[in-house]
Amino acid sequence: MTEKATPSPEAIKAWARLMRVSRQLMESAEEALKAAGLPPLAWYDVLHELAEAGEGGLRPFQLIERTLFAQYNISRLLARLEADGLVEKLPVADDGRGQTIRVTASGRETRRQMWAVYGRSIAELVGAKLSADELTMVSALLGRLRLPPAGD
Amino acid sequence: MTEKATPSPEAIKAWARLMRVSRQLMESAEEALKAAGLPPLAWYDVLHELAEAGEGGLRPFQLIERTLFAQYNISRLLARLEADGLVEKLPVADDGRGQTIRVTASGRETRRQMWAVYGRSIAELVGAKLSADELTMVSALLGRLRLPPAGD
DNA sequence: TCCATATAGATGCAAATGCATTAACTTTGG
DNA sequence: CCAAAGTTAATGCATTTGCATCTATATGGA
Repeated sequence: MTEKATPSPEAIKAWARLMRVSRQLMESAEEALKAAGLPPLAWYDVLHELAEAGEGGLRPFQLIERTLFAQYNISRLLARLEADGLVEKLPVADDGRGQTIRVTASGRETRRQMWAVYGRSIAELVGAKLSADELTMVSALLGRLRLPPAGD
Repeated sequence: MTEKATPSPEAIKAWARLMRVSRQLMESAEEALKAAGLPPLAWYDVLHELAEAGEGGLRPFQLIERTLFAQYNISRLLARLEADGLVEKLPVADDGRGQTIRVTASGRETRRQMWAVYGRSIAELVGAKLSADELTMVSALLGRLRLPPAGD
């Protein structure tokens, strides 16, 4: 009953801003990486998760949970990363279907190089535009827009 | 000199939230459209701009400015829209290169149907989560992150 | 134990995207 | 008036995405 079919003007505006700004910023960061001859952002996301996971690595399905990429997307992304020597696939003992993905030294190095560029983009695109308090407020507000884990 | 190479933790968090939430919400809205048997969001953006432009229509390059799509992207999207009878391409009198794109009655109807679903998504995904004041605050903060028109 | 069902990950094929280039004009400057 | 440069839009080709399906293994009952 509290469901509204038509959004308020404030909601429409916030939505439009969110979509437009996030796209602009993403493209801007992507551009900076490309200009530096580095791989796209998607690679960073995966390398980042794997780096955080450490020696134990992660199963592909865990990467899917963490990154929100589609299953086939991860599957192929990992194939590319492996072909580039940035990750390695290890068989997993107690589950013959699966594999464990671990970042290689080369993968860590690539991530480091990407962060030098990506981090600068973040600093310039958001860090330089809003105060720490404002950034915290943005995070808090956006946090309330997150979707519940799964509507299944 | 005021350039920071490394972003603050607040900036990183805000960035991460922005990217993740915008992607989630976008996908959610996209999903709702697909479930209703309607075309993707990109089509809505174009139909919306054209509907606002009225009888005069818009030139493709104007659509590019307004929607931020790449040139080749618009070119092909318009081809698809035309094939579906949602827009029509008219030669433009004073410039033999160009064309004017005008939305058809069918295009307006499709946009209307899409808005029924899309608007509901916006209402549920953001309108129901934050107050009007909070939404206004989000818009204002995000507004400060917009990129200057063109760094060319 | 054996079968039905579920889960992990890969893949064939169609559609969409990105990139570079091209074709068809317009505009500008001499 | 003409040549050079700029603009508008389309397109060939490679890469990526999306969808559905498929293979292989695991699990949970009868």
